[in-house]
Parts: sequence; structure tokens; C-alpha cells
Amino acid sequence: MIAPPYQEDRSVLRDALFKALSDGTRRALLEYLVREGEQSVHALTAISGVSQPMVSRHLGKLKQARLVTARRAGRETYYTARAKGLAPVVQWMAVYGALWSQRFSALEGLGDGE
Amino acid sequence: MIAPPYQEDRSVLRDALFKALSDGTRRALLEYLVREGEQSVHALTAISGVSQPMVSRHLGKLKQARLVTARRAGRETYYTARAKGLAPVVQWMAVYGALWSQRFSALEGLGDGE
DNA sequence: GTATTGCATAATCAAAAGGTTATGAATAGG
DNA sequence: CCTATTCATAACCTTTTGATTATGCAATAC
Repeated sequence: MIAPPYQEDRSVLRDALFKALSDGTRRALLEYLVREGEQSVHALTAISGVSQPMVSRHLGKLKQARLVTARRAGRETYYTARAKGLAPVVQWMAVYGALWSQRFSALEGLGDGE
Repeated sequence: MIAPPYQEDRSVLRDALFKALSDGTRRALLEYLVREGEQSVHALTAISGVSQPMVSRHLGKLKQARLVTARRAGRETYYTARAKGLAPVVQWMAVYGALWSQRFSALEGLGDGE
């Protein structure tokens, strides 16, 4: 049986996402990909300040969190920032950030299953 | 000389914020504070699944990230979710989430699916 | 007064995470 | 074919981090 998007899968992804974003080097890599578009590991290593294996590992975590995608071309691998990757975080923020300031009014109408 | 809000201070706070949010137990504590409002350490310990010292330490990190405030009342300490605490993360997302969506929106659209 | 409750901190530990160098597998180029 | 490039993985080390129990200090209760 093929798995539908279980609640648990969602929370696992969300956790991987928050963890992926918690490291400054990873955020820098992601920011660079956003600004400059698709980049090879070689190019990312040049601007990262850490070793190439470390860049590969960081990219692996970003990929696992679905924040980037990888494209193999010959001996090079090109990574691209993934447009919708931050959506789960945005969703979380919508509930625990934005609604938060207007807690009393907003929660009444939502019935978020306390 | 009193320090104005230096760039470095900003990035330090932002880093503390992302790190604070990277742990599931801390997020659960924060979520509970958002939903239920001000709570004592005792009450938070009861729902957290970890020991009281651990709750205190998690709350300390949330406080350092400016996501909660503490109010001492007698021998109890009441913690409250801080409304504007997530602002730096929202700002970051505005740049590296929205900008990024814009770059690719023509190709991918904005839905939350695959 | 003494006992108890609520919280923070210290001491300690195991596991996770970030870093490195070394290695190996493909691909490209001479 | 031989060499160089690109990348991922392995082995290893150090620091950080999440967790525990033990302790100490205030404030409340008796």
C-alpha cells in the first residue's frame, strides 16, 4: 500500500526543515542559490568557506528538507533552490506567528482541534 | 558608547531564533504558550514529556531568542509567548522565500503540492 | 520555627552535528 | 590509455546539544 501524506510525514518534513535552516552555512548556501540560481558543488564550495565534502553534506540535508533539488550533468551536480520548499514553515508561522498576535479573535474562528 | 542595533547583533539574534526553533520540544512549548497563554514552568513541565530542568533550559533558549518573556511571581515563573519574536524569521522568509517564489513563479505556481 | 513546593543551576553523559582529510567512482580531456 | 576534475562517501575528531539526576535557594504552607 502506497502511503498518503500522513500527519507524521508532515511533522518529519517540518522538523527536517527547521533543522536544515538552523545552520548558518546551510542558510548561506541556500541564500546564494536563491540569488544566483542553479550552481555546481564546485562553485558552491568556492564561496562557502568550508571543504567540498562538507558542502556536499549540507546540500544533502537541504535536499532532504526539500529546499533544493539536484541535477546531475556529466561529472557535475547542479543544485537549485526549490520554490515551494519553505511552504511548511510559512504554514507554521501563519499559525504560531501571525495568528499569535491576534490570538483571542483568530483562534475562535479556526477550531484547530485543540 | 551605547550600541545601536548593529548588523552583527541582528544576525546573532536571527541565528539564535532559527536554532531555538530547530528543536521539536521547544516548538511544542512555544505552541502551547501560544494556544493557552501564560504558563508556569510547573504547568509546562506537566505537558512537555521531559524533566523540569530541561524545560527551564528550553525556556531559557526561547527567551534568549526573544520568543518568550518571563515573569516572576512568588516562587513561580510565568512564561509568555512574545508576539513579535518571529519577525526576523518572517523578514528572512520574505527575502529568501518570496523573492525566490517570484523567480520561479512563472514555472511552478504557488500551490503547496509537489 | 520546619517542611514543602517551584524553579534554576551544576555535574554528568550519550548522541548528534559540524568540521577535517582520505578515498573511490565517474566523467572529461590529453 | 593515462591523467585530471568533480563529486559523494568513509573514517575520524571535536564541539554542541538534549537529556538525566542532584543540589541549592526562595517563597509558601503548616
